[in-house]
Parts: sequence; structure tokens; C-alpha cells
Amino acid sequence: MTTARDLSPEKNEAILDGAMQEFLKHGYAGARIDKIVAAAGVSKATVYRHFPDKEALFTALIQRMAVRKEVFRLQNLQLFEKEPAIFLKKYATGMLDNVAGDPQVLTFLRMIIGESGRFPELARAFVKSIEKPSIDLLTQYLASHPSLQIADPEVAARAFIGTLIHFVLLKYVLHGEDIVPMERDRLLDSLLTLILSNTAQVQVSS
Amino acid sequence: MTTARDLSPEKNEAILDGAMQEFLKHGYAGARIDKIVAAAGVSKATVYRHFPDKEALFTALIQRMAVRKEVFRLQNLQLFEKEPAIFLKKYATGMLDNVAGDPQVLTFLRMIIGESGRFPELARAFVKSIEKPSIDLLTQYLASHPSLQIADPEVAARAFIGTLIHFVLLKYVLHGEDIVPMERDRLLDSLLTLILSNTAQVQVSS
DNA sequence: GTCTATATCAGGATAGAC
DNA sequence: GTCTATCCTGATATAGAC
Repeated sequence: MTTARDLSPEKNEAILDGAMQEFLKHGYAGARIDKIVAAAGVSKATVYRHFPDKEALFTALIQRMAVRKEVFRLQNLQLFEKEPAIFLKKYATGMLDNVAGDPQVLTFLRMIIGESGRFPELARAFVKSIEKPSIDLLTQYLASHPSLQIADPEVAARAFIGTLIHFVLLKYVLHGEDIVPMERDRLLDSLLTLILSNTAQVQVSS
Repeated sequence: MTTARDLSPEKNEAILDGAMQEFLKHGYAGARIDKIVAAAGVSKATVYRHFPDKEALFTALIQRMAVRKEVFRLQNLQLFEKEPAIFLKKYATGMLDNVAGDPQVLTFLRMIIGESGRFPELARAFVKSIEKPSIDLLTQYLASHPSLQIADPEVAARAFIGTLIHFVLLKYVLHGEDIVPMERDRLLDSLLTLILSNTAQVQVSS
């Protein structure tokens, strides 16, 4: 005697997992409900009982991914108390490894940006749950080290992250590796020198 | 007595113009040939006589946009001989004005990134004709001013552009203005201070 | 070389049995 | 609550007249 509006959480999960595969591969408009159905192992009618339409399914999926941070966990490693140059380099290395090693992250980035015109709320969820925490963490870190003499920690944090994101965009997302080549370590070391240049000497070692 | 394979350049232009509207508005998969046909004022058969299929039309369009730099002319203003802080600020201001004021630029950015998985060659064309010239110009500029004491001009150029692009992404593309607020002038002034901090004093005025 | 008209098929969404 | 089977709209692409 289940009530008429009860839905199976298991199927719900299966649908979202299937949807993730398909949407990540083809984007919103390119994704096919039939493929999602096949991947999820449920019937089409079940999908439409769980979600009113394709758009709702898509937004539910992206919201879940953004909240779970299944991709793009920038703000890990709380080794706050380390030497600044080491902390920053580890932070950057961790983020780049995470992105470079996982095609899903790149695809997710492409989709969030590509659909940000049609789905502004999803873009905002991304900013809120992924970009903002990263900026805030770095800002706080830089501000908590007055010896660094950084006049505007938030802008420094944005410059740091922005340089990394731009590097990822050029090299991995836009396939520009041989058009604008740049060694990762050179970028990181020079970037640290630039940002920490007010300190007496800059020690960079992993 | 025109040969059988001659095509009208006027119609070709009209088709590409119509395609631009539609593709920019809905992306590749979302774009409808019927709409392109209507906007171009030609028949559907004519489109398929000029371009083998939808994909070819799309790539032809993007290539044209990238070459013509109809959007995103980052590397204008050759006031190379000015004071560095002034030059850089003017450079950044010009680029931000160009982007912020023109929704087409934002849409183009979204599309290039969004479709960079399915159309890697288009992404590379974008890097080659838009990103690379910008990086090269800035690198040369910074390298030609030894008094700036910039150890690695190319990385400094990338940091500068990367910070700007990231700012554009967060604020305009991803609609994150009220989630991660930042005044444009504050970003620019602090960024200049950061990059030019090795000089005696930094003068920033527009 | 361009048009009108149409073939062909796949998409999202639903009706009705169980 | 989930399935099978189906509707129907709208898509890309083409055939044939002019």
C-alpha cells in the first residue's frame, strides 16, 4: 500500500547516473533520452515519472554534480600552516593533476560554460559551490600571512586561480598545447615568484 | 554558360550570416536548419548545395569568425611606447569593454568552449587566431621593458590575461556577479600592482 | 543554381496494461 | 510504480521542376 506518488530512490540514482554519461558526452541538446534510458536500465516512462521533462532531469543532474563536487575539488588539502610557496604549489599541483587526469572534469567544464547561456542557474550553482570556496580559501590563506606583504589578497587569489584556469582552458579544454606551449612547472614557479615577489626570497620545492 | 559547380558568393554570405545568428543562439545541436534558411532568405536546398551538411556549415562559420575576429579583438591598440602601467590598464580596459558590452562575444566564448570536445579543430583555430596573438603581444611588450624586472615575461603575460579571462568567465559568462563580487577597477589596479611590484612605484591612471 | 515538395527517420513525451 | 508500445512533431537531407 505505497502511496501513489512514491518513487524508487534506486531508480532515481540509476537514471541520474545514466544521464551523467549521456549529458557529459553530448551536451544538453545532443543528449538522447533513449540512451539515458538504456544506460540506466529503466524504461522511458520511468524517467518521465521521476522527472517532468528533459530540462528538469538535466538541471537535477548538474545540481547534484556541483553539490557533490564529483568533479573539480579544488579546495582540498587543508595544510594551512605550511610555508606559503609550498602550500601554493601543492594547491596548484593538486588542482592541475585532478583536472588533467580526468576527462570528465574537462567535459563538465565544457558543459557548464557551454550551457551557461541557456541555464544560468546551473552556472551560478557552479560558481557558488566550486569557484567561490576556492577563492575564499586562497584569499583567507594569503590574508593570514601578513609577512607576504600582499596588498589585496582577494585579487592575488583570483590572479592565482585565474592563471591556472586559463592554463587548463588553453592546454586541455581547447587543445592548444602545441599552439601555445608552456611547461607546467615553469608556469607554476614563475607564477609563484610573481605573486610572492615581495618576500625576501622565494623557495619553491615540492 | 556558367559551369555546373559555380555557387553564388552572395548567397554564401547570406547563409553564413543566418547561420551565425542561429548557432550563436542555440549552439550546434540546438540550431535548426529551418531557422537558418529563414534568416538567410534562401531555400533549404541552396544551403545544402553550398555546404555538404550541418557540420560543415558550422565549421565554416566558426573558422570565418575566428579569422575575421568578429569577436574578441583583444590585441588592438598599438600604443607600445607608453608607460607600462598605462599601457596595461588600457589594454585590459579595452578588452573588458569589448567583452562586457557585446553579448555576442560571450555567446561565442560559450560555444567555442562548449563545443571544443566535439570540434577540437575549431577550438584550436580560436587559440591560434585569438589567444596566441594576445599572449605574444603582451609577452613582447613586457620583455621589451627590462626596467620592469620581470623574470618570465610570458608567464606574466599569461597571468595577466588569465586573470582577465577568469574575471570575464565568473562575472559575465557564468553570471556570478553577486556570488563573487569584484569591482573591475579594483581588480585591475591590484593586478597591476602585483605584476609591476618590482618597479619603484606603480602609477595607475587612465 | 535555386526553388517547392517530400522522403525518411529519430526525438521527446504519453496511454494503458500489469 | 514500472513496463511495452505508440503518437506526433520536427529534424536533416534529397528529388525533380524551372
